[in-house]
Amino acid sequence: MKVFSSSLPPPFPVIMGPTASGKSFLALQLAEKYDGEIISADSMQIYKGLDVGTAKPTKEERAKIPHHLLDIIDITEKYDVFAFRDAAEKAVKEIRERGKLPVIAGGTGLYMRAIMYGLDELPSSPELRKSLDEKYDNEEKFPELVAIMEEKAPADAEAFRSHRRKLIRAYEVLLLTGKEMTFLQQAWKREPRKDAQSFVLVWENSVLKERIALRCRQMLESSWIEEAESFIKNGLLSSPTAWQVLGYRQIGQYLAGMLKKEELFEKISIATWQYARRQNTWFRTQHPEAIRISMQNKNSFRDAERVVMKFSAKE
RNA sequence: GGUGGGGUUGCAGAGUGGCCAAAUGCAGUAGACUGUAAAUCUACCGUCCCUGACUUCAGUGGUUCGAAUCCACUCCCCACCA
Repeated sequence: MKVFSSSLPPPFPVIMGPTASGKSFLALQLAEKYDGEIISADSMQIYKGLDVGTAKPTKEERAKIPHHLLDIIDITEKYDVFAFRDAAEKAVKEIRERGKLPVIAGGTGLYMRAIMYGLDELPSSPELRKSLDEKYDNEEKFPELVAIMEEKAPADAEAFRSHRRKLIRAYEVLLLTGKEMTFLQQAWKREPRKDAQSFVLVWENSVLKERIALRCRQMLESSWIEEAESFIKNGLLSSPTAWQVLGYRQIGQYLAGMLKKEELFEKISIATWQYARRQNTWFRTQHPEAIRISMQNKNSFRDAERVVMKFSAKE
């Protein structure tokens, strides 16, 4: 059966879902069966060496199926959505040129939206931004920026007054374009791309919570603590962007004797759960284009695979 | 058995006569999100017929116009002494 017009390439699947929802597993199954390659859309798995803590696909899995955008930068480097978008689009193009099926899987909402809806080009100036960060990215001076913005860009000031980073970026954009961020945002695109179909893996809260707890336990019992110790020694917690990874900070507290092992487990499970909920909110509200696949247990993966293939690439 | 300190809304923990449905933190729930996003931020968070009403601060009974706050007894917890 032919579902798609021959002039268009079949849509490739984009799998999203909260942590521990089984995205990677599903992506792997799909890639194996349909001659695909996987593109990871994960803001932390891009870092070299953060393996256990980010539940990165194993060496074996990666040997079986090519994975892209894993281990591409060092924790000392900065990364952002635009860099991701460019890298991901390039990977999609190359995989297609090889005649293979791109399968995107990941949990970083913003990155997912960048793929499905694109990003709107806004000017940026690393030098300007750097100086603005140095000046205003602290408790004491930030109020001055708020005052400036209230004067020059009241709508932005209102929208971002409690988001330091966002207000600084808004100021950067204001200086570069003379326009308010909130004004520019009105013109941003809202249509999802046509050459991909996105899916969200949806688990019932209680079940997902259990999966998360189980996985946190396993991660802590394997070599996560050692991994964290060595990365913390190498400055992970004061790195430009990688410091934001979940869990490593808590392990640092444990290593410093501030937490008992069980408390560490509790803290990490809770933080991971909170993260999963934010992800679910994102996918629910930011991705109306996505097909929601309800998951009950391990058997659901078979059904999920069927759903994905029905709506995306043809067999 | 004796002495002292306690029992507060899921947890921790303020509050010692009215401004208390009760600070604050945590957890929980909903939401926001375009160059740091596994981050950051917002709202709600006793019950209800929800711009007001009702039931709460171990229990019972008092004092008082009025109590989580004062008194008495009861039950429980902790510390120390025996």
